[in-house]
Amino acid sequence: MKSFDSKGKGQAEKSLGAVPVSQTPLQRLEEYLTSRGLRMTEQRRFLVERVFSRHEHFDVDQLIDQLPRKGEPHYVSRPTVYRALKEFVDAGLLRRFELNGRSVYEHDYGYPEHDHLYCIKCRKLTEFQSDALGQLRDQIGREHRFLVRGHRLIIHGVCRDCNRRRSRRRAQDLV
Amino acid sequence: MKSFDSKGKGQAEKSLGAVPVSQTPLQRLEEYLTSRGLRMTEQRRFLVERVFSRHEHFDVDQLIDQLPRKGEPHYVSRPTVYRALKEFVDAGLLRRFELNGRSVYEHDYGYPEHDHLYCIKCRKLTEFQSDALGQLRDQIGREHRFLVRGHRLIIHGVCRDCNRRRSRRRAQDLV
DNA sequence: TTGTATGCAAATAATTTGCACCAAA
DNA sequence: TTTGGTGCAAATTATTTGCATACAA
Repeated sequence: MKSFDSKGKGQAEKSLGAVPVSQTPLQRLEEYLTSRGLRMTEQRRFLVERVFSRHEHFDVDQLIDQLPRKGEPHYVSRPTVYRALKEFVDAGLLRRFELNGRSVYEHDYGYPEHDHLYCIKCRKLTEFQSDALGQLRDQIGREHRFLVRGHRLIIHGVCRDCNRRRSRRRAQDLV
Repeated sequence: MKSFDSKGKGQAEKSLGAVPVSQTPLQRLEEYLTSRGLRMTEQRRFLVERVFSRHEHFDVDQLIDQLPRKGEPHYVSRPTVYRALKEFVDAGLLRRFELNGRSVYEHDYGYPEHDHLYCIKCRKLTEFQSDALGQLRDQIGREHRFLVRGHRLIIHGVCRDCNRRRSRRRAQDLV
């Protein structure tokens, strides 16, 4: 259906700098595969490269739209894309989360922990980083004797742009 | 498939007291329906009552499992259940979120805002409440000129019980 | 050579929709 | 009486799986 709706705009309003890492995503994948007796195939290589060529959130359909079609040179079938994404998540390359009932992926490897603002008007996802949040999270974990492995926070509301547009429209209505 | 896996255990480890409200969920639904020219039907009445008879997170399958089967007195069809849940969310009675790719519902009306700890071992959801979190959230919103409407935080990790079980097992392994 | 990976087609799973009939207001 | 609601069956959407073949190690 394609309802994720990236609207073509860059998803990350403010780019959080990439964290320096010793291996490229491809190398990391190779290590992961080797350690499990799995194989580095042309498809997996091609997909990691594509997935990490742009820093953006994406869902399966958005990714496949950017890939070669059936018949073209580097075509990768839909099931293989699903299988690969699952592996990339296992390998620590990607993170997955659900938004409006569909799976969305984002870079994990080489990228700092962060959370999201989700605009209910334009559906844009904006990243933000908050150390205080991490501390609060750990604190909450301790209080509950809960071994924290990670978290996922999405703040939803109306983004700056939509707000501005909205106010302007309201002002106009009064004219 | 039924993979939400409530394991029958009470989902809310610590019950957060209900917030006093002037109307019952049923009354609130009636108001909502009336204001939109919609109708209070036997099915909707029956469903609100059932949904609010226990304070627990649930998914559609879990709910339907508790409802009368086809042929029995108050049978409600699956599509109607889906339609009703959507309305209940619109009416502010329920909140919906996604966990492991399936929709989970919880009481909203008459219940304080809270977040969840999700155990990756036993899949138990535990509620917690943190004022500091709400403040931090609002602060982050202000910094981004983002009009906050709400948020959803899930901290995942290993819960106290699983931790204990795990340590015990490890200790035993050493014997 | 020995499995693992892929593509295809088909199967699942969750949810939605079209439609004829039913029933609140 | 009018228009919204329901159940049924079928359609959609997202994702997964069985299997024969292809290919990395």
